[in-house]
Order: sequence, then structure tokens, then C-alpha cells
Amino acid sequence: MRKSQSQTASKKQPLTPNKNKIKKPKKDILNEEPKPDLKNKASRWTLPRQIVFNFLKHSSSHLSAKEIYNALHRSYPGIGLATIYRTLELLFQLGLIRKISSGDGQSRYELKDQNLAGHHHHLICLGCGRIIDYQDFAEEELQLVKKTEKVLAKKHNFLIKDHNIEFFGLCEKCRLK
Amino acid sequence: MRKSQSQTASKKQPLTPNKNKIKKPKKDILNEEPKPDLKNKASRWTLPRQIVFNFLKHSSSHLSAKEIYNALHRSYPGIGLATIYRTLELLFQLGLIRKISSGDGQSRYELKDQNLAGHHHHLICLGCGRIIDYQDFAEEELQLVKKTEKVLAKKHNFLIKDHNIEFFGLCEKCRLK
DNA sequence: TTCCTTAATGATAATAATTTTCATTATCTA
DNA sequence: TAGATAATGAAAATTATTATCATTAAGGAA
Repeated sequence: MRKSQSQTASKKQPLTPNKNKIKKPKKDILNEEPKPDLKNKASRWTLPRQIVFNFLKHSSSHLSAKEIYNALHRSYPGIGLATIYRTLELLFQLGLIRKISSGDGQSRYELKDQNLAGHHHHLICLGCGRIIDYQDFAEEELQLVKKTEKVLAKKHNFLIKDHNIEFFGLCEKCRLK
Repeated sequence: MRKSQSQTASKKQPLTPNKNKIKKPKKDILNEEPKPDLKNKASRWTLPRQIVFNFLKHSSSHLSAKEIYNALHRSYPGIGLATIYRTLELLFQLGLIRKISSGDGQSRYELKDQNLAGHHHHLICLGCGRIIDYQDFAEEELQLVKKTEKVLAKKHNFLIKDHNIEFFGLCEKCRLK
């Protein structure tokens, strides 16, 4: 929730032009992969968006914006950090990724699971911030979640989109400190 | 995780002295209430700490540091924002309060429930950030949580301290936008 | 009680994640 | 292919949180 008052609306000096245009990769990534339904959150599915989305699909979980930026920067120096943030926000709005906060001051992102097989939640160490995925009791969880969702949706007139479960504690290393 | 390099270690100018000393309230709050066990996270249970803790005990949930600061500032102008943050961190370390992130860029805090009766979780609106407490299916949740905790603790050698469940969606107002 | 040691505090500066701004570029449609 | 405009990159702005440091207060000793 960072707002601005635009107190410097008067200055209109030209900015440094974009030096690093994004080079199109050999493979036509943009048209090779299926494009997600943008609903009306955006009007164009662009190369940077596809690249970020693709990266999330093929990398391990819980990445911060900065980490994604750094990882992509080698192959795509033309993609700016702001675009990473904007793309993550879009993917989040579209319900394609999940935003998690491990306790350090930054948000982390991961692809949403498409099926029960991949469905997981997190075990978070309060000492070092390590995040461990777990998948235990998924069926029982699903039962309880469905039931709860139904009640909450009706009682509070909510349209429920997702849920999250997490456990906090100390990992082996941090217990001994 | 904001670190500093202390690149200005050379300057040793005196700062403005504390103008607003904290006035002791009429009632001896500090000795009236039971003091929490500080474990070894701190060595003194002070008046500002008691005031913040007391405030959390008697106010509605999900408050940010700034909100707590503003609310207390009327009665206790001597308490600085930094102390609010430090106290919240201490209370969190002691396991007395819970830290939640509603999606806007700030952390929010609430007293931990002492008993099953007060045990609740959150329904969070992705549109406006509103947080609604719910208490449904607490017993079934407890069963599942206990079972999961046991498995996770053993499997990952974790000391589990707490858990969190949350549902995300759109509230009535935000659905219609 | 008064003194002494040192943890805690308030004010402020510093840090860093995220947003905003704006000229430029890329995408899409006609 | 041209025109309209959404998206982007770079940099500046914003803001939550943390660090710094002189001062104050808590708690024990005398």
C-alpha cells in the first residue's frame, strides 16, 4: 500500500532510454506455450510475462522478486526489476501464483498447484526463515477445507479463491542455538 | 532483514534528547499485572512493554505497528515507534503474539489465543485486505493439526510452536467491483 | 534510600522492498 | 504498414522496518 502524492509533477525531463532491449530468444516462447486467460486484469500477454511465468514453472519454490530478477538477468538483461514485480502482481491477480511471507521482509512466490498430487503447504523456521514443503494428510485437509469454505462463503458472503496452512517452529539447527 | 553497514560510524554528534519522558500512569500498571516469563529474550519487563501488551489485550485484532503507535500516542506520547517495533518483536519471540501479513506491505499483530474457545483463524479479502475472524470447525482442525504437527516434528526434526490457517477470497463489496 | 551498572528507550538516520513516474518500446488492430 | 495505446526499463519516490547512539530508567548493591 504505497501511495504517492506526485509532488514533483512539474519535472518533465527525458529519462535515460532503455539501453537493454529484450532480445527475442531463438525459440518463440511466447507463442509456443499456451497463454493464460488474462480475464481483464491486463490486455497483452507479452514476452517478459511469459519468461517470468515460465521461470516459475521450472524452478524451485519460494522465490523472492529479487531472486527471480537475478536469476533471469543472466539470460535476459533487458528485463527490469519493476517488470518482475508487475508481472508477479498480475500472475497473483490471475490466481496463477501464490504469495507467501516467510517472515523476512519480503514476499515470496510460487506456482499454484494444479492438482492434489502437487498440493502442499509450508513448515517455516522462525529462526532462519527456512521453508520446507510438506504434503501430509492432503486428503483429510481437503475435506476440512471444503467444509470450512462452504460455511465461510455462505456466512460471510465471500467468494473463496484459495487457502493456506502453515506451521511455525524451529528447525534442528536453530533449536540448538 | 534490513542490515546496515554503518558507513557513518565516524559521526558522534549528540542527538536531540528525549523530550517526552513517559509519564507514569496513576495506576501502577507495571506491578498490577502479572509479568510474562522473559525466558532469556530480555532482562527487564518495563512500562512501555506492559503498556503495549496491555493494549493488545484490550483491543481488536490485526493491528499494525503504526496503528498501535497512533492509538497509544494520545495517552502516552512518550512512547516511540521504535519501541513499539521492539516490543512487538519481543512479544513475538516470547510466543505471546502472532504476526500476520494481510497482503498490504505491513505486518499485523494479535494476541495469541490462550484457549480453544478463543482459537480462530482468518478470512482475508484479496480486494480490500479486510480480515474476518472465524472459529468454525475448531475441534476438527485441532485434530488434524495435532496429527500433522506430530508427523512434521518427527520427520523434519522441527520444534513446532504454532500454526496458521487462512482463506483468501473476495468479500461482497469487492466481488461486485 | 542513594549509587552504580547496564538494559531499554526515543529520536532520528539508514536500509531496503515495493511502487510510481515517464519517456520509450512493443503489441495489436485497422 | 501506420496509429493507438499497453507494457517496459530506468530511476526516483515511498514507506515499513531496523540500526545508531546519547539519554533514561530498572534493579541490585551498599
